[in-house]
Amino acid sequence: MSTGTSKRPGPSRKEVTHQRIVETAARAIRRSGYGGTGVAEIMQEAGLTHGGFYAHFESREGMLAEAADRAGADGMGMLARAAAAAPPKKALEAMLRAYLSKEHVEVAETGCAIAALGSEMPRQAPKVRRAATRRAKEMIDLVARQSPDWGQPGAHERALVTVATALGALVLARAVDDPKLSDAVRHAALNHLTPAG
Amino acid sequence: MSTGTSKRPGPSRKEVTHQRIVETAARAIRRSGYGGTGVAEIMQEAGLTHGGFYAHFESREGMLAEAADRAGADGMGMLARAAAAAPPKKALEAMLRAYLSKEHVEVAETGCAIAALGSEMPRQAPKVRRAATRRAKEMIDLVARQSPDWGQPGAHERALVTVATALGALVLARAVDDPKLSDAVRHAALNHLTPAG
DNA sequence: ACCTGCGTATGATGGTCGTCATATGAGCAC
DNA sequence: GTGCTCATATGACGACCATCATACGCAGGT
Repeated sequence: MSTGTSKRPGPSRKEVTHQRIVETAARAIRRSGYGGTGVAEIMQEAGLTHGGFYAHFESREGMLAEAADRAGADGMGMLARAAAAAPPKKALEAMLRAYLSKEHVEVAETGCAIAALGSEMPRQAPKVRRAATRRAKEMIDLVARQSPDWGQPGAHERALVTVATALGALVLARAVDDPKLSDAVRHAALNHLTPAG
Repeated sequence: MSTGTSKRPGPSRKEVTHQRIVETAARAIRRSGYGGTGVAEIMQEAGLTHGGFYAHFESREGMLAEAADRAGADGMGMLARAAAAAPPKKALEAMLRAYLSKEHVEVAETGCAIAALGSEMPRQAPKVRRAATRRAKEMIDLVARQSPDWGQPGAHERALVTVATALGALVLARAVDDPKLSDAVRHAALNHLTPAG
């Protein structure tokens, strides 16, 4: 019963484990950074031992690339969910409120990959940067599509600015060691980016 | 003749070396990140060997805190210099043009510490975060003072948004592996933040 | 010229990390 | 049930790192 019985091969055991490792790694890199995430730590967190790692990935870098892609998809999913749960007119505002929520500032593990890893990106392997760039473009397009002036000239530019402002506010709010300043940054960006709500 | 002769004790040899190490480290962390910067690498880059390190710092973390403070001061200095070189009316614009210049995107080593280290900040030791937070506040205040609406209500909030937007644009422009997108982010933020230059 | 202190170099230690060779053990075909 | 296959575990190797004990050598005073 468990896996498909008759025809469909279904995901092999190895593929299931592989995805579990990638998912674990996608959270680990957002928590500890690329450089701060070790092979053994990920494997243990996925309920395995470090030895079998190279049966799943050609190298640590290869795993980081898959993890970065997965982390980017996670962040996108969070925004898309927030947008889908709001009336179309309020989709952009809902995304921004989710992105700049106190919760997102406090727990990076399941949030935006660019905010959690942005300043480490320039040093990463080409594979890693390529995956992250693709996800960043998806995120910008998502914001552009939900903007009220979609299709009008300059709309894409405005989406870039919106993303930059939200990203910068999140990075700054997380970086700073002063809860008052952190909240001030969050609220200032939110008030600026949402019309009057 | 070389060092002060008569009264003034002048900086001792150790203090000179100490400052050289800190300056080297301030550039190293912006190039390689907190985690990617080793004790031996810094000492060698400063023309020394790794052994004498603990005659200057109580620990690697202590050095990182001093380096973070110095890196923050560097970024501030760059903005202050840009502002001072422009007529008062154009000071804010000059700072933003320097901050969002192609050069600043390409070489992080001597630029803004929060952009270079932002996503690694939440994991750093309290000393390090405290130094970075203090410098961040200085930077925000610098922007606020050069804004045209200084003193009016909401000016500080607007400065927060300006800083967040510039910071986010810089982080995003650096993170992305596509020069076209990098330039687009830079220019979009610049056009948005400068009235009509 | 010799002695004295302090700043720096040499070298070692314990720990962690990425990587890989090989052993173990579970699931399936017959 | 017996044997085969593949996923995972065990264990080891070399490299690198932070930290520290100790040896060296260059300054200035006499």
